[in-house]
Amino acid sequence: MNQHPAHKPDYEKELRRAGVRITRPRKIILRILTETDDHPDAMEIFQRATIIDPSISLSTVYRTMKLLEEMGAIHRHAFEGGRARFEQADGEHHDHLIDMDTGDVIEFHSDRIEKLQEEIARSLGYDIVHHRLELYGRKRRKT
Amino acid sequence: MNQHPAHKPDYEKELRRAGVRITRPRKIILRILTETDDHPDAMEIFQRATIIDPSISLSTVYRTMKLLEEMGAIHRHAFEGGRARFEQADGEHHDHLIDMDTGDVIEFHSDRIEKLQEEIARSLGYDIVHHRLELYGRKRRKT
DNA sequence: AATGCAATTGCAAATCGTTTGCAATAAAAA
DNA sequence: TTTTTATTGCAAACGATTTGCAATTGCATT
Ligand SMILES: [Mn+2]
Ligand SMILES: [Mn+2]
Ligand SMILES: [Zn+2]
Ligand SMILES: [Zn+2]
Repeated sequence: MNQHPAHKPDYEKELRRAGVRITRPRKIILRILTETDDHPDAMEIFQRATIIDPSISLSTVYRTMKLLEEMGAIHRHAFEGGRARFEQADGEHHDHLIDMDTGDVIEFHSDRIEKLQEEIARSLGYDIVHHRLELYGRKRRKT
Repeated sequence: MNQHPAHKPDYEKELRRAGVRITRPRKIILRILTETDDHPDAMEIFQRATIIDPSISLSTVYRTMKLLEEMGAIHRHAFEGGRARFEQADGEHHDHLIDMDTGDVIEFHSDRIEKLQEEIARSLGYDIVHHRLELYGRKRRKT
């Protein structure tokens, strides 16, 4: 379903290597994360997981997200409104355009913007560790 | 202390015009907002207000911030970590560089980035309503 | 396969920032 | 001044996330 032939990260291997146990909940959550193309929040992940195994708890979802984030396997986004949303950290860096009507998240990338950010930070005497660029908009009205 | 000779907005007048009562707490909060140059959070505003009038409550600070935000008098920022931070909405649009070590917020503006954002949104079929660009970085180590 | 034990879990309770219901208070209209 | 009504302070509620803890489970060991 995904056109990118890219890296299919083997998280279970990574986890093992980090000395972390491969448990049933973790397996399920990882599968959900690798199979989705969107940016689900913890509750969404929890609900999808519940379908597979109704005994999973929301706490475990949160704990697993934190674990994966610390391992660098996922990114956490704090878009406007409520909950944090997550996505796999494989693939290229990109920023997000959020459709204010539907909540859809569209990914984009601009080398020129990235460059300009670097220049600005440098001119202010800083090194960028990370950044956040979010565009909030609506579908153009066809007049 | 501020080099900008710019607009000194008369919020009390604006509030009156909007049919809102000029109360003691509101006066104090407005004064704090116009006198500061940084991006304080509600608790910070509350503490500064408490010095002037110890009877002010945190709820009132929150309520006033919401009111001012809805009037377009202030901007609310959700930088990383904890609380929302606020600033007057007068002055030109700008984005922020956050010093990860000190928490300092440095303002900057790039016409070129703003333009590029527009182009990107347009090419995706969207109109931007607003956006958020935050750089998180550290002071460059002088090697 | 059975054992032992530390890592992980589910649950409930706690936490944090923010919001809200309500009775008391204070703007501003009369 | 009196009346009207918005605003306040307080405590309790809120939603997202985290945590303590006893029970369970992965998995290294026999
Ligand atoms: Mn993304
Ligand atoms: Mn600012
Ligand atoms: Zn970027
Ligand atoms: Zn901008």
